Amino acid sequence: MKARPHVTLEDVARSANVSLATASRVLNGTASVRADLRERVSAAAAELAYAPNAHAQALAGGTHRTVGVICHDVSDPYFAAIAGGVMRVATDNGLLVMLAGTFRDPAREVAYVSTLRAQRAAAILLIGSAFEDRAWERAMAAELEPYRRGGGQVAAVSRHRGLKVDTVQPDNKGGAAALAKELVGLGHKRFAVLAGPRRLSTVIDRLAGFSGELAAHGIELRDDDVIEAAFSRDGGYEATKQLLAGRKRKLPTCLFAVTDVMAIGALTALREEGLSVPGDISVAGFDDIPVVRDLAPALTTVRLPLEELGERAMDLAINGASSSRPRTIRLSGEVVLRESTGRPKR
Amino acid sequence: MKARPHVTLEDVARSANVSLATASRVLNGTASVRADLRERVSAAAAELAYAPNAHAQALAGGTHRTVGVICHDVSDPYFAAIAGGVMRVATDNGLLVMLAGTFRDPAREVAYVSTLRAQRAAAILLIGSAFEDRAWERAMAAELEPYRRGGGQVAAVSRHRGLKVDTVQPDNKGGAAALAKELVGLGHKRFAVLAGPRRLSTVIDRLAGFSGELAAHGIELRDDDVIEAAFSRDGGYEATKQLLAGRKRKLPTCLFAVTDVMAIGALTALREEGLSVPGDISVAGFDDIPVVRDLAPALTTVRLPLEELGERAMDLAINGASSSRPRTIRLSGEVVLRESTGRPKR
DNA sequence: GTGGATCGAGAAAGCGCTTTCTGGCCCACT
DNA sequence: AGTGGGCCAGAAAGCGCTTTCTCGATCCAC
Repeated sequence: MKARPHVTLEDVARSANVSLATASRVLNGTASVRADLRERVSAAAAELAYAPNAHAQALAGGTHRTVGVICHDVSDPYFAAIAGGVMRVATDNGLLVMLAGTFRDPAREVAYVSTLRAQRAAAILLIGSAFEDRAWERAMAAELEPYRRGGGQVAAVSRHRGLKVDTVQPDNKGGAAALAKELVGLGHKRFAVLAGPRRLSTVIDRLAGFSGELAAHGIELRDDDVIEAAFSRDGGYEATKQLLAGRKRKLPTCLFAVTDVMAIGALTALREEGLSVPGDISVAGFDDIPVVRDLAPALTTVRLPLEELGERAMDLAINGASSSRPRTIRLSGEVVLRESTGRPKR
Repeated sequence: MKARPHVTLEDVARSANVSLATASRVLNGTASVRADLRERVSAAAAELAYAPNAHAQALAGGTHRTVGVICHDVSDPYFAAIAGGVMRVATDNGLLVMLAGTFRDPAREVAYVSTLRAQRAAAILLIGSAFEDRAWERAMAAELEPYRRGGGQVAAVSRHRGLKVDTVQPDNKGGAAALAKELVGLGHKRFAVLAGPRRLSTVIDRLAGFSGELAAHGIELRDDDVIEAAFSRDGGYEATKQLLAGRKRKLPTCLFAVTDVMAIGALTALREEGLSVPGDISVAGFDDIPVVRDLAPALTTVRLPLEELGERAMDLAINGASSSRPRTIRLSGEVVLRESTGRPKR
């Protein structure tokens, strides 16, 4: 099939026997046009299956109806839920969403911002915790700053410390602390933590909140109680296997995975090793992604209003930066005790 | 912050004291340019943090590096997995992905295609089964046909019968049949099916495959053995509750949910009602979304190569339509027997 | 030393649209 | 009847870029 040139507004105008300007006015309802002309133009447009060239529209100073969303991994339920919220708000506002997955590659993240900038996206949303990395921060800021100077909106979910952008911030530290408190309240004294990469601010915060609260109760979380693993189901699985292999003896009574996704892997590893949850060991996660309530045992976790995180971020971006000071919306989590945690038997 | 006009190529050219043409050539590496000029241009571009206007580039006949992906719901693990595959291939080819969620609204689906057409997207991918609906088909075709005539690529995952587009088709019917066979082999004779909306071709196919195989074994699936519910976790949950309420007496020995997501809801409902799986009743799903192997009991299902579905679809779109006849790639599923199914005890 | 070939930089023509700006027409008012 | 003011259609000027096309400069061969 030969690629025939697109139908242009000029084609429509000619076919309707009016000027370009008139055709444009009719199609956009910009100004009043005599009824019969309007009729002719509409008919011609329909007849030719005319679709305006969005690039040309954008160029001509028209609207920029697309927003970019950058997250680490689309197929991670955590991001998927947030993206769902973003999309709802975007759709309600007639915006198109470009979703990009960086697969946790900082360079790719920066590259995407660059592309979005080229697209003159109305807004850029950064979802997921930042890399605590000076070089990354600089590169990112170098892209973002001119973008914003050119009128672009930027908003983030989760702390992007170096970047001074509007942010929706789940209370990772507080949530983790509250969880720790509950767990201690159940009687647990020996903990292990499945952590993600320490470069991620989310990990740092949750870890800090958890160990801080533990410390407040006189429980020390030692370095080798914290296992660093990939931020994924498999990461949780492997780390748990490793934990069990390491010390069959003095197992902790409670395992905290900084992420539900990791907790899911942990649960499976535990089951494979013949340990019952919460009988032999309690397990808790963080995020409350949709599926964890359907696990058996249902997972204790900290509920984050995931969709809302996305919605609010999109809101921030739409209601552009009023002041020069970046705004921050804090959303707190809520501990949800389910069946995966209980009183320690040991 | 006042929106200052963007830095344009002209700014760069002026700052480097060369012509627009030269600046363009340097930045694109289109033609050879004297070393010192090239140097000056690069420096100026960096200095000004120049980002080319992608719209202008596209307009000027440059490349269209964005592809549109339309699915029902981003936060559904099934789509998320497929989207993951799409993104990988897209990224490898330097393409930007615009992901749109229609929330199962046919009108919105058509609207998105229209927008994508306006964006002159290089390709449009339709993920998820079509609505078996003449009106929808016509509206969709009316958008797609001119798009393709203008050189756009279209590919679909799952059957879009009315649309004659390149398709990656999971073998829903065969997979369901194979599953039925295994289930019958285990000794089951009384089945119930949790189906999604019958307007969706996927539902129809899976149902047909399942009941067909059952029939081949002399087992009849009656109309009231099939419960139609929403295509979601909650749909599966509600339908199961309803099933249990309806006939505490003559429960089926095996429950087949046409979707893993629905099966997850079913599992929870069953657990809440105090029924053990597979002790009291066996449960099987379809898709093998990542999480189901981590359930307890792990879910028996039909494994679809989800990521590959996305990858192949993207491949089809990239390697444009060679012939006029739409191509179809069939990918078969594979029954994965896990702990959620066993021999019937009744 | 000169003609022809070669190379590379600049001028300019669009790409398809929106949006002034212009100017014709008709109506209302003095 | 004459004139000012509305209205509305058409002409034209960009939006920022790519890409001929043009042409001056350089270089080599004869």
